[in-house]
Amino acid sequence: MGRAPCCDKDGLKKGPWTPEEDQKLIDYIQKHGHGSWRTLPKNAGLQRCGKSCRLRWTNYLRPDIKRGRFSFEEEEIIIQLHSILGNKWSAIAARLPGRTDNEIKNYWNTHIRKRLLRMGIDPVTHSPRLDLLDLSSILNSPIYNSSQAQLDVSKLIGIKPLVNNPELLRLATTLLSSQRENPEFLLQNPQENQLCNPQVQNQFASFPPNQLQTDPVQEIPSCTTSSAPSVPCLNKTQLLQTNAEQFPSNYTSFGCQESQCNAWQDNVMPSALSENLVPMPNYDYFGSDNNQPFVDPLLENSNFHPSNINNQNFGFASVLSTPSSSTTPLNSSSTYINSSTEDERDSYCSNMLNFEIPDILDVNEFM
DNA sequence: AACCTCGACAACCGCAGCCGC
DNA sequence: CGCGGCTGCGGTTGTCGAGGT
Repeated sequence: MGRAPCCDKDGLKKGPWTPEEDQKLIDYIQKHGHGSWRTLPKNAGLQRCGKSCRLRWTNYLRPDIKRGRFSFEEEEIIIQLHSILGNKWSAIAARLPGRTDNEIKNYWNTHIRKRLLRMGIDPVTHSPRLDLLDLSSILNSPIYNSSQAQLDVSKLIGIKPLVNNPELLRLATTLLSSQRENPEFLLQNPQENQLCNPQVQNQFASFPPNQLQTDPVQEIPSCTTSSAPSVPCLNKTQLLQTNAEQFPSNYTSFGCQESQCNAWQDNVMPSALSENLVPMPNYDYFGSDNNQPFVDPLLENSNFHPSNINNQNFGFASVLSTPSSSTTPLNSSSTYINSSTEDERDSYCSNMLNFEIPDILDVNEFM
């Protein structure tokens, strides 16, 4: 298959485009359409190869391109689609009107990928990086050995497909950090140390091994905040109240019922542990002027929709331990609202990974 | 002020696949 | 069916500006 000669011809300019070149390209395409990219530069009077013109147009000059920072909604969609599609940037871009594959790819590599890595999540597989965890610590932990433990951690081993389950990472990270920070933590109230997240339990129980080597779509457990409406835990007011009571501000729960949360909070939650935990704000930033809700027609009627995030209680916390999280005081709860710092996105991302694939999103079309 | 480092993003490179001849 | 042209796509590199020393 012969390769098309491109910019290697003498006299063809490379590098950044000048405003004059941009204008020439725009004028020509507006008048004639791009037609054959190969002949376009000559007809438009540009000393560029067709390929360069095409890239410049599709990635930068196209009038429908949306520029500027990615919104939370867009970021969420990117992460979710990437977990399904992998590096199919063009397919992902097709779900994000106004964004180009190049832009998404760049954003992924410079922002999201790093953030996921920081969170201990493999950006390729979207799985918790268990290699970063000291599994022996988990296996030797009291909660693992306890007869009270309802979590069969041994299933962690060899459960690759559970990988898409951020709860696993949360659990493992929490176990590890809590054990390190406060070895007595899990021993203090063994009767109350049961993991109260039915999702976690159900996931461990409901994934027979033969289901764990299936296609990517099936690998994604139906573990979703939207499917767990009964996990109110704490709202902002409660969090503030908690702070007022000198309770750990950065605390979380395992998605338990409120009464359980409180019991856990009252009896189990160690202050040391809280220092490494990320508070999950109840994000209502979609009311922000800067974040017009994006509605993908394909997703509009599905659970897989950014607006559903409003209905998802993000008090259902992520307990991902991040180095930067410990310095964020929760006292100023408004800090989280309509804000978009990297740290907050760290927390947010952990929930983004917690999703279900709507039926209406026919991922097979990308496969 | 000069230099260095790093992040963000635009642009390029090269491969793969489609399509017409 | 094979070949060559063309386009799309994903990975990589280059450039530039901001911030730090």
